[in-house]
Amino acid sequence: MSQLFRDHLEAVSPLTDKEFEYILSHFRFKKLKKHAYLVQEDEYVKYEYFVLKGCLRAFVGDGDTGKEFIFQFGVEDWWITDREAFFQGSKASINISCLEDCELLGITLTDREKLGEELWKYEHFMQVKANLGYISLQKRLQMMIIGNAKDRYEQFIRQYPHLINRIPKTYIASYLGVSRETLSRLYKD
Amino acid sequence: MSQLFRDHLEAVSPLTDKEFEYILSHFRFKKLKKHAYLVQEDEYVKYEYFVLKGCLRAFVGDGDTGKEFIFQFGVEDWWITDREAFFQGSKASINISCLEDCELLGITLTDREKLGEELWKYEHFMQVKANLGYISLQKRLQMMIIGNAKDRYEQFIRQYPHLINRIPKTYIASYLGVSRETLSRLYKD
DNA sequence: AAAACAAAGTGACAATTGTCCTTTGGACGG
DNA sequence: CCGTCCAAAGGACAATTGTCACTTTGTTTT
Repeated sequence: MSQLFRDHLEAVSPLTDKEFEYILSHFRFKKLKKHAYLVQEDEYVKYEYFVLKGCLRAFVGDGDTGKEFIFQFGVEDWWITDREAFFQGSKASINISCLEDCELLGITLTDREKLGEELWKYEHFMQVKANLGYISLQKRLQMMIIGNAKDRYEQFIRQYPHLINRIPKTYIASYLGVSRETLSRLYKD
Repeated sequence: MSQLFRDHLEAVSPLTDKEFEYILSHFRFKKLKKHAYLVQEDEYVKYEYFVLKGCLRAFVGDGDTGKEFIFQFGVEDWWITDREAFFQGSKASINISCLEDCELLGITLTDREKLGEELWKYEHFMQVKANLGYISLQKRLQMMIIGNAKDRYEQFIRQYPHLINRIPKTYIASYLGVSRETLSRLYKD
């Protein structure tokens, strides 16, 4: 079950069995049902999570207009949390909820830092992952600004073909920053 | 002159004189005149740069429409490069050019990795910086999607008051993802 | 199987922003 | 000191997308 996690870590640097067991011992397993919240606005964020199974959405709700914007989906093999709140020990400004039943591995900031100090490979892993994350966010930003609604949707299909029929269109629209109606009109032809 | 750089590194972890000298010895000093290119599309990106002095813009030009979008400005105390090309050893997909005469410190990927292996503090520094970068990109993305042109401009003023009169409005418009004309209309009242 | 609910498609209209074009004013070089 | 260049402002109109209201389809519950 944690093989997925091990493969994920080893994509950056190979680990001995002992190292992997040691890393894993700092994580806590968590199960959540569909519609449950993993992170709620205004509450502290104690963990950063690796998704073993299921699908989640991280979103902000704009209080004034009632609009919602989805930052990120999390499916198997992805990390998810409110990074800002997690690192700064502040209250969450976003929500994360489950679109399906989920299984996660969570680590606290203290353990994360401890692991990084004890095991160079883990510090390195976090460095590499953060940089890859930055690169993909930058690509997304570029698409949001340069592309129109159609370009964005087409790119989404290309990038995440397996999510199209797994995630309700309403949420995909929100992720792409367009209204549900506009998205709906894009693929009628 | 390199005090700025030392302070920047020490904001994450304090360094001994020896450590700092060692880190600095891996960087190459570079001077560029206004309008010069630091990175050009389709060329390899050998360095990641820390800005000691001056101001740069990182942008993509959309070949078809002739539109330009500015990802990032770089001023004193900021890092700048085409991250994707730098890490993957691939050709740049963006351009970086100088809006003013500039002074930079550059490091190659090989030296960056070497430093990270030899000095845990440097690996840690990179990890922390990458995560902070991710957080600020995410905030920018949120603003781009939820906010209208006016919100975005007002947030820019709040966040970078010192850049408003340093950078031509055309470029600020491009950074905010609006046309120069629209931006122009926002602050007539 | 029927009722209740959530998701998706559609039409009409409004609002925001982009595009094109002209004008003004300041900076810089010969 | 004049001419050239470029940044910026603004008007007119078009295009894209959002909003609201309603219909249709599909899914879950009892």
